Amino acid sequence: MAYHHGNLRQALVDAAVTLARSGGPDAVVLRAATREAGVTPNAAYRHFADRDDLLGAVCQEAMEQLASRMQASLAEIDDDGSPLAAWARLRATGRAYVEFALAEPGLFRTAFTSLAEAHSGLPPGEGRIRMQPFEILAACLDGLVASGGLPPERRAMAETAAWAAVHGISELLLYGPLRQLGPEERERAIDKVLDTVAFGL
Amino acid sequence: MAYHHGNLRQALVDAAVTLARSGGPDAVVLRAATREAGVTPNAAYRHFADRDDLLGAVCQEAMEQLASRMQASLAEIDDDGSPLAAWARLRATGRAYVEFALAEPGLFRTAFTSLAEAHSGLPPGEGRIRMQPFEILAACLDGLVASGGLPPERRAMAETAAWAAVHGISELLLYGPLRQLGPEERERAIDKVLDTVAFGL
DNA sequence: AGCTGATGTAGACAGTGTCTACATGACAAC
DNA sequence: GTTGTCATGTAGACACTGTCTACATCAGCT
Repeated sequence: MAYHHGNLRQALVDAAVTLARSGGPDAVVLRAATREAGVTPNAAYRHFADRDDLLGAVCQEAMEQLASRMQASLAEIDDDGSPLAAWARLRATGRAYVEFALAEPGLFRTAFTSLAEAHSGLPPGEGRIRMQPFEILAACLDGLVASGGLPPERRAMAETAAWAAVHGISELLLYGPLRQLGPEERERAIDKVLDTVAFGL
Repeated sequence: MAYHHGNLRQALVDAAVTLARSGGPDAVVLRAATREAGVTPNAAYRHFADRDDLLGAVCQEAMEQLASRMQASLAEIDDDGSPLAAWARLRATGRAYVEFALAEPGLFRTAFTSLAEAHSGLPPGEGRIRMQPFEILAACLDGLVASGGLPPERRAMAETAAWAAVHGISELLLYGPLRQLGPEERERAIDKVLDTVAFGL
């Protein structure tokens, strides 16, 4: 257990996630991760093709954490099949999305850093990072239609519009002109976005 | 004119913008810019505090290009003061925003890379990059209210919701799950977002 | 007991941002 | 017109990064 780490890959991912949490994608530097794991820089190359590959693993992890938050917030709302509950569920996922972005800006940014596929050679769609948040959202919208809360003819592309709104407000609050809003204004901004989506869908 | 470049600062910004166009913020490397300008790396430090400062200039430039596209698209619609015209104007700015993002992904990403202020020491709001797109959008919404197309009580935070939507769809199309959409589906996605905003505001 | 393959190490290289010290030259003052 | 001053650019160095090639170590099968 001296020479062989035992579970280096996971240790590296953990270290890289910590780096990403407090500094975004640019902060995930390969050598720092290996240092944290108490190992030589090159050891990382036994588990990752290159730094982008490591970053991809962090990206994956970040996406999963986001999905997990969304699902947790969903679990707090009992689904009685009514349209109101369905709307509440949709709204809850949206809120959870934005709140994750605000609570973990570094991970959030890292989750959407997937430039590393243009030259991955894979058939596009395979081996790729799963967008679980997207699937959760789609399920909510399906539930909304099933509950009668949304006419089926409005279902098409609804996840696109909904996700665009929550993703956009997250980004704007983090890096855009809404950066310096106070907590209460921030809250109103989020509500306005969620209202607009609910009203506009 | 041999030793003194004459207009090095602008030359560096131009080179940096070119780098950002084809590679995003990470591609704007100080030494590459000075190489392009035919000058020593350290010469850059006579005009910029550090690399982040140079990146800030690129960011500014990108934001201005975006604003200019929005305004150009606005100029194509004659404003007769009617609600319809006002809605068309709002929609045009939104389209222009997304189209700029798709046409210039590197610059678009760079425009929203403003981490360099947490420790700038300036009074927050001063010396900062102007968010002209935000102002253009706000003006459109004011025009919408003035034309009677939007009840004044819905005006509050409207630019937040509208911008969040267009920003979000841009980002999703570039880096999110909508990355591999074909041109026609992409078009429908954009329309859906714009419809949702128009309907939801 | 020994081979083999997975895992980690050693050392090197090019490239980066940035520091300190020095060179150059445009321009104003005498 | 000489001279001094200051903005501008250069020279060289340093620490740090990602990544390459070659070598060391160990686990487990034969």
